[in-house]
Amino acid sequence: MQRILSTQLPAHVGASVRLAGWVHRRRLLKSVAFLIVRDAAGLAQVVVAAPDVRAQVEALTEETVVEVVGTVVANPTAPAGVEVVEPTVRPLGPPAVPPPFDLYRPVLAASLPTQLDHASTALRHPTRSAALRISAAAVAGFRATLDRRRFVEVHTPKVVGSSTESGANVFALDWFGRPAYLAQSPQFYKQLMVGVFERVYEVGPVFRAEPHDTVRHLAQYTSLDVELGFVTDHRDVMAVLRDTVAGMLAGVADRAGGALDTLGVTVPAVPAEIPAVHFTDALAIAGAPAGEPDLAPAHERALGEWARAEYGSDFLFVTGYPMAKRPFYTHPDPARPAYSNGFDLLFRGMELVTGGQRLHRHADYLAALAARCEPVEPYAGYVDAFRHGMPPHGGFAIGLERFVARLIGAANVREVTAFPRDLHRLTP
RNA sequence: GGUCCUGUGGAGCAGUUGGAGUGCUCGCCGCCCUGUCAAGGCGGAGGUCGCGGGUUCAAGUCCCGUCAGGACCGCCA
Repeated sequence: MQRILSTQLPAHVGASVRLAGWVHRRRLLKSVAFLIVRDAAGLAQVVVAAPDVRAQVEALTEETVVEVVGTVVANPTAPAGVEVVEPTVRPLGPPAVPPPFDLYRPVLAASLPTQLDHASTALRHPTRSAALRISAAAVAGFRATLDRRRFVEVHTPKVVGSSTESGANVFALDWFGRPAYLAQSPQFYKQLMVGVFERVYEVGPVFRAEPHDTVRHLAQYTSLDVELGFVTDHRDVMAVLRDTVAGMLAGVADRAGGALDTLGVTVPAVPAEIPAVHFTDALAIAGAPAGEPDLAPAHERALGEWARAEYGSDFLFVTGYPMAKRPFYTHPDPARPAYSNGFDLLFRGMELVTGGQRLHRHADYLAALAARCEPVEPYAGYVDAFRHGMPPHGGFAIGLERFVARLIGAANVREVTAFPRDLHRLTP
């Protein structure tokens, strides 16, 4: 007999079926016992009356893996309108050691550190797994959107010989006796691949050894990177980003509707054109001093509220960040060279994406490094490529965990990360 | 890295100006309950109050140190 999932029960009323999953909860009454079985699709109620089966069920612990064979009946008093009666129950493993929290309650009451310490079981809670399903659906939407636009997915090294962005802290490791680093970004490689495919994207981990102990930082996170050639300037990149974010949200709505329902989340609309403000105007809107080189988190929150009130948008572009605060490969604004053709995308007041137009002439790279008093040698393999013909190009990187956290209203990116890696956490 | 906050049975919390027995909810164990829905009723077990030192007749409570966790900031996706 083929196994079916809990959500398929209504299609099998009157038939004998085989279910398998985890003991979500047992409710033992005098004359009847209920066994709630959880599987990948949801929950199924099994009604136990026979004394010998009841004795078996009484001996099971929550989270034990079981197989149930029984008859499906429609019953309005059952939670899903259907239930399985006259079952045989067969454990598929030894009785499970129950986790230190109750997975069968609507909300997981354990504190975040407790959940993270016991991630393998905490993630089984429907609210936690829903966040991961949404994450997966968002990535599927990301790929689908870019595939339709002739982008090619690439895979670049995560162990590199020199740091990508000057100043940022890197994890050093030993590579057959030579110093090496975990990649902080696929930035250089995705630019080089523009020279091959014109349009590329990558989904992969990046590593930041910066001691930022906050609700929106991880030492390892998933970066959704995009780079495309033959752009006029950063505005072409912003248009692709707009469509990509819309495609990610469409992917979530299409593939993770159940997860959205579980969390009570509705997918926000992406304006056909996301409102954009120049950095200098953004400072004024946020009430920051005019000379500030960057936006503080409090300023970003204020801008998020402003975009909501002024445009009814959850998204806001901030363009023209000062060149001084952007990496050396950033293309300046030809009209105002102190400002860049770089942008951030704020999602509900949090920085979600950084992007921009890049330099594409070899001489510009040499000048940019010289202006920052940086040697060329560490970047030689990267900078040399620009001697061989590179189109005007640009791109962006979306922080996946931030995207999901903002989407579902999670206070901490760790709530939407299966096994977060941060300053203090290296296990599980 | 800076500032502030918190560590009390398995989980989440309360514990007042230092004062007799650390309490509550949930879980766990036992008994009861004809259909539960985070089931319900009765009873029970389980705690070096993070760790070390100090003040005091007396410390969960005050002081110092230390370890762990959290929030904000710096910085970033």
